[in-house]
Amino acid sequence: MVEDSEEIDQVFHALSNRTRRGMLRRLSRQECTVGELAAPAEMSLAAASKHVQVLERAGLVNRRVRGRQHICSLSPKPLKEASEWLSFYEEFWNTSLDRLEAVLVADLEAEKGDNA
Amino acid sequence: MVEDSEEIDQVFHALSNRTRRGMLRRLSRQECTVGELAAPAEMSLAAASKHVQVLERAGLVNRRVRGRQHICSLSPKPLKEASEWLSFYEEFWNTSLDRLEAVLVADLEAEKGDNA
DNA sequence: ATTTCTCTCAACCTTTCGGTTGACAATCTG
DNA sequence: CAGATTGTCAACCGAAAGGTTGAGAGAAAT
Repeated sequence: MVEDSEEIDQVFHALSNRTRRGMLRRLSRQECTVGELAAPAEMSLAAASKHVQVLERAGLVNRRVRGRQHICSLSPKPLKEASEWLSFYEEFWNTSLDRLEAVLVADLEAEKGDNA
Repeated sequence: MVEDSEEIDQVFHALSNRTRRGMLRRLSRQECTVGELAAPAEMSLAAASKHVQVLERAGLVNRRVRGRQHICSLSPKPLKEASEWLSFYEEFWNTSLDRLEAVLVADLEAEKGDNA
């Protein structure tokens, strides 16, 4: 099973922000400098820099410094781990969805019965 | 593609906390009351109740009230959506991992060259 | 050498998070 | 009925998130 610890906390937290998800999407196409990642986001460079740091701490981004620019690249391994964590629940959204929905429908029916 | 909006913000945010992930795991085995979900977590009932609310707002948990107890059940659909969001990056952790590692190794080699 | 460009850092601010306590509503139990 | 159980809500607290600005380090361009 996937380890359920602080590491995955940071990954899910990093993914819980739209700006950061956008950065990852961008990095999936090509390596980018911090400035390039900041451009589409309507915020200061300093704010974008912080977002990059969050991604970096979560292990989702590597950085290498070339001259004055910091070049970021996608580091997808933690995404794989997050995906593996989620895969535990695959059986539930595949099979139990029907069962759960059946329960909910039954409840609604029961309520209707109560009201009548 | 999976919609990249506030909805998924809430799902990833809900998943970014260990206590809440534990609750989901528990709910994957059986339905639980709020009190049952609170028991293993070392915190007040009120705190656990808040966690359940976060899970509920993210669409991960349904609740039905029976008498004084609130019975929670897993609602796995948002997990499926999160998984689908992640699956976009599958190609990167499958194939590009090698390429990215090659780049990093090349960088390290270059640094060694600089130092010598 | 000076200026410009890229980026980080520190300080600060406001909002949210995660927890507590106390009060209360509602429900079972005796 | 009185009393215990189950859970929420509101108020509060400290810490963390997410943003700003201003200063400055470091590399590049002129």
